[in-house]
Amino acid sequence: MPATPDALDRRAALKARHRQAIVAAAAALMDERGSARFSVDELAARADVSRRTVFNHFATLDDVVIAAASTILGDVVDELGARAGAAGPDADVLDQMAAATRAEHLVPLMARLVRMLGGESGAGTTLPAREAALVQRTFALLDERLTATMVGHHAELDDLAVELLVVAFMAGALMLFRHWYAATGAVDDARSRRLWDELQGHLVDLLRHGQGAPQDAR
Amino acid sequence: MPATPDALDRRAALKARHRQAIVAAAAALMDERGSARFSVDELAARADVSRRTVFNHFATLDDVVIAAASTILGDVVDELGARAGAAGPDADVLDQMAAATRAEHLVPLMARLVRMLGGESGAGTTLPAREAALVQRTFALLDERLTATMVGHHAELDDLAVELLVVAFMAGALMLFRHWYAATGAVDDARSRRLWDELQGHLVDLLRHGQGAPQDAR
DNA sequence: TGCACCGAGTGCATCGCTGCACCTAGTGTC
DNA sequence: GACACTAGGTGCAGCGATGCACTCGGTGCA
Repeated sequence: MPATPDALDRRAALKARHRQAIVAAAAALMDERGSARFSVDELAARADVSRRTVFNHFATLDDVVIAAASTILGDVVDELGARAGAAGPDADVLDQMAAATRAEHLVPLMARLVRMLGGESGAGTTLPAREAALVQRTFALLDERLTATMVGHHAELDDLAVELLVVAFMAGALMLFRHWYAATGAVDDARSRRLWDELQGHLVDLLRHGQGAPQDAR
Repeated sequence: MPATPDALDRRAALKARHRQAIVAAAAALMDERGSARFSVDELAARADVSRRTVFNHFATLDDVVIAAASTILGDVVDELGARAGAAGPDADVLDQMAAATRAEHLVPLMARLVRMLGGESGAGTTLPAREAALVQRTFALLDERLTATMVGHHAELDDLAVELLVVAFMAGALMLFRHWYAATGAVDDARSRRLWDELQGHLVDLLRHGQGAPQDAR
């Protein structure tokens, strides 16, 4: 949610302010509770709006939670994207994305997301259905955001092939997240990092072939 | 303007908050300018509301100025009233009112009112018509407030004669203010204080007769 | 004196928020 | 299994604020 621009009239500014307050209140409650378990009434009271107003801005309470989680982790995602772009537009796109999504960068992010939404994580722990769905949806949103950032880095190339590559990579990353999450419970340790790098290596290899390099001997 | 009670619903609270903000903004501008000369646009900007909203709460800009001046001086007036009531309900009502409105108490108040609304005061200075009218209307409002306070002190007596006495006294004080103001320009000095006490003495004498005491020889 | 400009004040439509009654699904208890 | 309760979510009417076009009176200037 961008800061309110001066150009907004007072009505639009009020609307933006209230939406911002709702998201911030959700983030605060999630931080305090270590989970996404709070009521609409608690959220409205914390945001200092009526409960009806919450639903004027968001379709469901889960939508608020996802917006809050995205806001909290959005900066981290943007940082990843910025780092990936630092090599300049001439760098190999696939190498950039591979570097940006290595375990050392992405595993802490994914672990934090799961902790934020569902409390403690662990290989043996399975989140309740609602929390698991929240994690998936939020990761998908962050993935989309990173995709947009990566595509933006190469916009000057105006190359459809590059955009397709980025979108395909991020879609693959999203699918791998589900797999990795099921296998590790989103705990952040050496084993889970090794698994992520292995999975991500598969993705990179697959897309490398599609980028014009000669097909490796199996 | 009382603080917003918790019992108000959110709409009523918003309304009260905006009205309060408008009055506070006017008071701030009057304090900075040393006069009541600012525009509706300036007031609205300072109060952080739209200019239409100012007119939703007040009929005219002058009404806002009067509300602000009343708020600023209202505490002083309440203090006068409280002091008058400190002698207890058995004290002579007329003596109380006379004590409360002696020059040492009232002349600083009246001088401050004129300064606030019209800038510097002096015997030779005449305020522009608008500012003069503002002073009259604000004094009338404060006079009414002091009247209510004085009547309240003797409410336990439930005596119509007491209430009539208070109302008559305050109406007399209002009329005397006009006279005193015209003669002194609301400057606060020994001469203006002497004149006020003289005028007030006449009022006290007049009402003393009406209180059952034998008529003094002229 | 006529004209242009400015600012107070107004009417009206629209927006965003709010209050409230209601529905529905899930949960717990007997 | 029936019932009561709770919380998420909804529709609708009303309130307060706002945007905007407008009128009118006051002021300054030629």
